[in-house]
Amino acid sequence: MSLASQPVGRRERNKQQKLDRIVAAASELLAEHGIEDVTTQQIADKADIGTGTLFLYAKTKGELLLLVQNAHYAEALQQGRADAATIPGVLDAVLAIVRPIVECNRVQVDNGRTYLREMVFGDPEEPRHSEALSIVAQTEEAIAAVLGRHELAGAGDAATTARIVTAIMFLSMAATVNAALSIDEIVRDIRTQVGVLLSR
Amino acid sequence: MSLASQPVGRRERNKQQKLDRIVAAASELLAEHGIEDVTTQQIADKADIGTGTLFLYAKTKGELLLLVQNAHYAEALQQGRADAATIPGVLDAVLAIVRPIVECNRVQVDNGRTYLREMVFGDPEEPRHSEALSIVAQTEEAIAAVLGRHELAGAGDAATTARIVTAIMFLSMAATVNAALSIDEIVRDIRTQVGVLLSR
DNA sequence: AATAGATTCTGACTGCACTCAGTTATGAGT
DNA sequence: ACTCATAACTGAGTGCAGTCAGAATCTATT
Repeated sequence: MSLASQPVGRRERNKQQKLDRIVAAASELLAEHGIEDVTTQQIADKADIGTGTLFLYAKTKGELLLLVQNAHYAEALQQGRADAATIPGVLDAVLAIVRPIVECNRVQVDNGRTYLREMVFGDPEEPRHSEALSIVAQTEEAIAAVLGRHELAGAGDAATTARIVTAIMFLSMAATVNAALSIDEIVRDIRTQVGVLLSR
Repeated sequence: MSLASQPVGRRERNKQQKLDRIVAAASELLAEHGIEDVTTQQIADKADIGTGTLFLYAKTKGELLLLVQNAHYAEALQQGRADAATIPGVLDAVLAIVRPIVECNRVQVDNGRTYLREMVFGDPEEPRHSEALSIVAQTEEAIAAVLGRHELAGAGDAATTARIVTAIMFLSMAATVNAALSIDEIVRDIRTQVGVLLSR
């Protein structure tokens, strides 16, 4: 039952512990105050590490947000995939994938929007970032799968259509103009657009 | 021939002159070095005004970029509208509008991407910002007009379709992943997506 | 158990966007 | 001409993300 290699030295364990403390501290503070109102200093203090150390684990403040949110996003995708499977209509099925993501994104509006910003404009070389992009890719695959299931007659590439859906979703969630909208309003906004996209 | 009101006091003139100097200084420095490598201090110095004064004319560094780029963007739209009028195919006509915008946006990649970022995530209350959003709205109208001209049989809302086109355009230009792509590659990427969107 | 080499940690420091209390210019009223 | 109120300007100051030279800690080797 034991894993292949026990030789996990003190070094590795310390590193893991620190990372855990950072995630815990960041999670708590970000949820409580929102990214705008939390300083990296506060997070470092709460995680009980030096200022500089924090930046060994997350290259920028934005990466810190990815570190915390990626898991939630992945979970939302999981949920949506399951929901979509039980729904007959294409549009409704696609929106079943969309909704949990919007909900997840809107738990704290500032954090959600900043997360999206980081995704598009951040450095894809950073591991947390590429992880985020991979979840987007999975989202597109899930949507493409739903589209494929419904066999849109000679529809263009399902993958491309899925990509367009994520683009729509992205901008609806990210735009400052939509910052004050409720989850339902955002979903409705997305629905209108995806409805047109899929109408044929 | 004279305008209605001459009473343009020294105050107004001074203000206008300063704004002009700011635009000139910012234009030059941003074009030369890119927004990442220019400090607001440099711009203030070059415009020969105090540090604080700069922020009376542009609330943030990002606003400064909008201030400079909006005119170029508007010009690109103008160009595209003209081009589109002479083109028969829908897809090609829409892309005729897209191309000059992409070209304009890519004169300096960093500046272009930051401009887009500012548009989506900036404060829409600021005048330069709402001006930018208005140009986007005009872009969507132009695209909708092209779509209308071609009478897509029972196509969903032309305005909504236009909005989707701008979303596609936006993300293709903004994504860090696409930062290294050439203008032609970006346009091709957009074409693929818009092609699927309009296929029916 | 001693030494050396590598890795990880740290907080004082830097650079920069943005602020604000104090100053100066403008114009209206007398 | 001389107030006075208001608008516009200014640069020293503030806060914060991110850096880096040196300290501390770990592991391998003998």
